Amino acid sequence: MSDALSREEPSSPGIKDVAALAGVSIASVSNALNHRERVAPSTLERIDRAIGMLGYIPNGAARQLAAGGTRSFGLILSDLGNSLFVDIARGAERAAEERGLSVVLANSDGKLEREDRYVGLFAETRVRGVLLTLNDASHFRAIAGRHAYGQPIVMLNFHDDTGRYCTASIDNEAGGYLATAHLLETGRRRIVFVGGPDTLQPVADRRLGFLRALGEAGLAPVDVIAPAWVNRSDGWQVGRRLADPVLDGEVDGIVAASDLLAAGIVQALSEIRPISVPETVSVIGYDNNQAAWDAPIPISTISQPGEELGYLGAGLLIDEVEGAEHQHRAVRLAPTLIARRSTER
Amino acid sequence: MSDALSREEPSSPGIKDVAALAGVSIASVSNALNHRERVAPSTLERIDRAIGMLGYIPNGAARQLAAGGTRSFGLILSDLGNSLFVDIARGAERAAEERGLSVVLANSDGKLEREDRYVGLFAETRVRGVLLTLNDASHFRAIAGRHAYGQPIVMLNFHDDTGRYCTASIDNEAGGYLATAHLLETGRRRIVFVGGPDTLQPVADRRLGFLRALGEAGLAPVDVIAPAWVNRSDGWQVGRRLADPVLDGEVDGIVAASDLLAAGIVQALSEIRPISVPETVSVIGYDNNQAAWDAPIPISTISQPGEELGYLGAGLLIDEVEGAEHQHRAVRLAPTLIARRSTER
DNA sequence: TTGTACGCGTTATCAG
DNA sequence: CTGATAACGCGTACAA
Repeated sequence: MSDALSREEPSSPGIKDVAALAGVSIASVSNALNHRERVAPSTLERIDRAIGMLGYIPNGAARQLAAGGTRSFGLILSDLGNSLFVDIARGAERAAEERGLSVVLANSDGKLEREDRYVGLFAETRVRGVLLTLNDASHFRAIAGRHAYGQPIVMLNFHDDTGRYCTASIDNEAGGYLATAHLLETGRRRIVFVGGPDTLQPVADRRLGFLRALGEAGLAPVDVIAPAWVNRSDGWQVGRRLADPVLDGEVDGIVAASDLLAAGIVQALSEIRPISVPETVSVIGYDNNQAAWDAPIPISTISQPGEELGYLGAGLLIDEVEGAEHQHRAVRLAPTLIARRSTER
Repeated sequence: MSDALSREEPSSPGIKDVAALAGVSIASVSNALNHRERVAPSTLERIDRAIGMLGYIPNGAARQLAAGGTRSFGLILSDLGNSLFVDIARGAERAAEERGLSVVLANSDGKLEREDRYVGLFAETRVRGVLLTLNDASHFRAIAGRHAYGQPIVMLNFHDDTGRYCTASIDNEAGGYLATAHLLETGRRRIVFVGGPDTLQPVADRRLGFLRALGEAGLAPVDVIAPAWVNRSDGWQVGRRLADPVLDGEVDGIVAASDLLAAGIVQALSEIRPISVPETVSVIGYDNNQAAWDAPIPISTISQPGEELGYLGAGLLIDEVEGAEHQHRAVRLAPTLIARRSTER
């Protein structure tokens, strides 16, 4: 075989291949791609045909390098299994689409190492900015310390008003207050709080709201329990532990920091002893997960405006990227109460 | 201020800025970045310091352009709310990490337009390949028709053995069979199938398995119901409709194509009439979602090895990208039965 | 070990 | 409307 004929094109065709096949200059091909109006219809047609024949796909890297920027931003989620984050993604995507941007997702699984890694990866990608969902104060400090200024980041689901970053979060203190106030309104007085490790900022804040509501009512918490985590199994263990106090009348209301926790508690309570929710004890969760409405006894909960959070966070980020004079803001969204069976009286 | 001193660097610093500050050539900086062993320790230190001072971040696009390739692949998920897909992502990420690759995620929401768009986006990004989760046969045809060869794609959660693509899926026919056989083993004989639109390949396959199991037992299905979709509310409506036949003894077993469907059915059945599951009727779902184990009456179900699917699919993709001689394969994974309360006897 | 120069695939500018 | 050409920021032979 002759050299010219045998030389296959193993790598994808480039713009010059298209230009050659169409018998035009590469500039015209580029124009046909990005400014169709600048090129004559007949030429356009030849170019389009050539593109089709070759299966030409523009090289994004080269394009980005020449154009000098991306039209997308990154979103790092901490828990794909939690519907809150899925809602956040939905909201962010909506905000992006409205401005002709795209969102690139990454899953940190709540691990600092991965949060870090993806922030770096996105920085190299030169995305316009990154949206980082965070729920651990120590992670925030680590990221903030390591993070070079210049790359806009807005923290989601985390509140910080020291002005170093924009943050958008849902007011967990208010949520904790809301939940507790609901129990108080339905006549409960001997209330305990159940919620995971304090390094989880959302949980710590919910507890604060819990304490404030009790304080305003002139009451003291019966107990504050901090299980290892906020899952169903943790709730189940706490439920076992609470069975006696409930039967003895020492506890008549439980504020849980998550629906899974609440579901576990309710399950344990009704399995182990003939304790009936809500007759003998009210239980309220947090998140408005499927776990809450799907439970045998539908569980009252606090609903978080996740999609709005994502939408708003993306807006903040875009403002930071585009606005010349940008002031970091810490936005807080208000959660709402959803009363269900588990707190009826 | 002198010109040299006053000139701020509004855009991010480049490799040459680092070189200048460190007093070395750009080649050394590049080496310090990519081949640390090729550069003298003392120089290395100066360079590292300069990088730190400037907050230098390599430009991924330029890097990729020069190096001629990415070290990542794309994964397009069709439903972030479904734990199966989250598991798939986890598996794919594990496979990627083992090979030093990263995974970029995108969310198609099951919409053809978005599946299409992200396939294109990933192609421009020059990812090594893309993993596409699909559950609609018509989407498969559309994508396959439009898709230019060259860009490796493996379809996940979809089976096609025409050899055009690698596909990795979970054997839904076997799952349907498994579920039905379980009901038969527990003595049920008058069984109906409930499952969404037939364009959903997984659902259609589960029904096939259902029919095969019945056929082998010499039985005919009492009914095959196809609600509009596979959600809880669809199940609830079907449940209302099935209440009479169940009470009349015409139906003693229900195979549902999803856990949500099953949960809705059970809920409707127990709300409307004093029908007890599993005493009067057995119900089995599919997916092993939270909806199944979290239900008032824990629902038996078919569990799908999602993480394994993602891991395996990524392996297939990598094999296709790297292997010189690659044969497209259609791999099928086996689901397993999880018996719970709703089918006890 | 370090510096120089070229190439990667596109876009944008500016003459024709 | 079209064509040549200079960036874009970095990797890497190759020479020093």
